[in-house]
Amino acid sequence: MARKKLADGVLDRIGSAIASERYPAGSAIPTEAELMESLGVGRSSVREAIRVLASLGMVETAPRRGTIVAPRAEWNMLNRDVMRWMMGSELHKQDLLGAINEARRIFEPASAGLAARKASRMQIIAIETAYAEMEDAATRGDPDAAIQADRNFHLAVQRATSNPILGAFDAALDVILGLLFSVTANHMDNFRANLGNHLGVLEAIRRKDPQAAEQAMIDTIEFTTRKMKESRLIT
Amino acid sequence: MARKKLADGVLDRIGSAIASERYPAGSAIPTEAELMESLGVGRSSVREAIRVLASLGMVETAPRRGTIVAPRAEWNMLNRDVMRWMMGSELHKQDLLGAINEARRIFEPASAGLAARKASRMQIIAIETAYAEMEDAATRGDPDAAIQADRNFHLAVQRATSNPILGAFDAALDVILGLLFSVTANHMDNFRANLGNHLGVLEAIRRKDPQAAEQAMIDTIEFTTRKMKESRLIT
DNA sequence: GACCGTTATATTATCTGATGATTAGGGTCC
DNA sequence: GGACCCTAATCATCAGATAATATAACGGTC
Repeated sequence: MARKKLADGVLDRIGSAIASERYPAGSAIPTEAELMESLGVGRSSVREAIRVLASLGMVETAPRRGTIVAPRAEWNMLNRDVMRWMMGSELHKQDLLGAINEARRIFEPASAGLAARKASRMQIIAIETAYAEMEDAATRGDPDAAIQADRNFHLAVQRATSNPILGAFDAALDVILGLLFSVTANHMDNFRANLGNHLGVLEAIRRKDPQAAEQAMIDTIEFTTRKMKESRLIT
Repeated sequence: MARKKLADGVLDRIGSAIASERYPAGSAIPTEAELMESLGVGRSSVREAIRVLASLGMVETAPRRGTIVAPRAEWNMLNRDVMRWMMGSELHKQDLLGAINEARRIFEPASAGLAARKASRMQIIAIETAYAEMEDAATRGDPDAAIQADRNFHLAVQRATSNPILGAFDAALDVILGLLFSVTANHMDNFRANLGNHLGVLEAIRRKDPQAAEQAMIDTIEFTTRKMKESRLIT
């Protein structure tokens, strides 16, 4: 499970150190030479990792000045790694989770509405398949399969909009679903209780009823949000 | 104006080549050695560029197999560079512009509503300032200042939600505003004609009226969309 | 002739050393 | 005291060598 490439490991170490504010915005992270030393890797690995951090908006580099941590507002927050680092840090975890929920509450109902209007035959089948997987996971009581199927369901709805911009929320979806199931105590019960809402989304899309699809998705997401509040994941 | 770092230039060349489907999804781009040769740079520059492309989801690398172009669905479409490359290629420009408009139509009215509910005194001032800049640019007839001020206005509204996730659309905003003004013929007229809608957003936020803010933002964006359709930027 | 393990090979991954470019900071001269 | 120059720290880039890995070619067994 450890990443194959060395530079990815370095990226992870530095990225999470920055996200946890061990190096606060405006300050410089250690020099290439120091990182090589402390991480026990060659210069190329360090440089490639820092280069990626720069492309994620987390640092800026310049000769003599060093590698400076950029203000949080410039970070590419929708990137999977960035999000994971922030979630791991506990520092702004609640805030970020709240923000994700707020954003989902905006985007996903609208996506469901669009899907009801525009989904192709194939795209509807993909949603049906994902829903069937959810039911299956619920029957078998398999939490991992449940997470995966839930994710696939929301992804399939989003794909049915044929809008690549809306696809940018994949990473956020993963985070939410992963956290909901990993922390909520009686997760399978919650999962089963939310099946009906998901089915509502599917059926509304199937009969091309945007309003109903939108409402069903609102119910789906608000259920999740409520459960997260109950388990104090968010306020 | 040219980028300072060599690797950024390399990144640009390869990135736009991929976006224009000179290397279609699933195929391999030239090897490191070939790219060094054809671009006249050292291996480290090529490797850093490819490393960034990988972090943007545009390619996957493996020894012996080479560097393979990933399917479009995995690209980080909200990244400024990725979006610029796609816009430059003309291949899917219309589709992407349409998708951006659709996405804006979803999230910006919602942002305006949230802003009306949550904006702080400072955040409202930022919106007011941006609006004043817009009026100023309209009076002076300065297109560049108009683009900048328009962008600042939408950015200020988005910031007033205090939701970092919604901030991920900065890049998309830039693209839309840049294109609208660079291509529309009588741009300053359009800009002036849309001032009233912007003012409506500002006033609704100032008096903390989410519904009105949402509606005013809908009007603002639909005006823009209409103008883009008239100039055949989108269908 | 089909299947399976072995070997060859192309390509990326990583390390190391050397040189260039940029800029912060201090020192000098008027 | 201010303009200018010099030095040094740090990233940027190149070059060469070796390791790791995955595909492809090969050959043997049944």
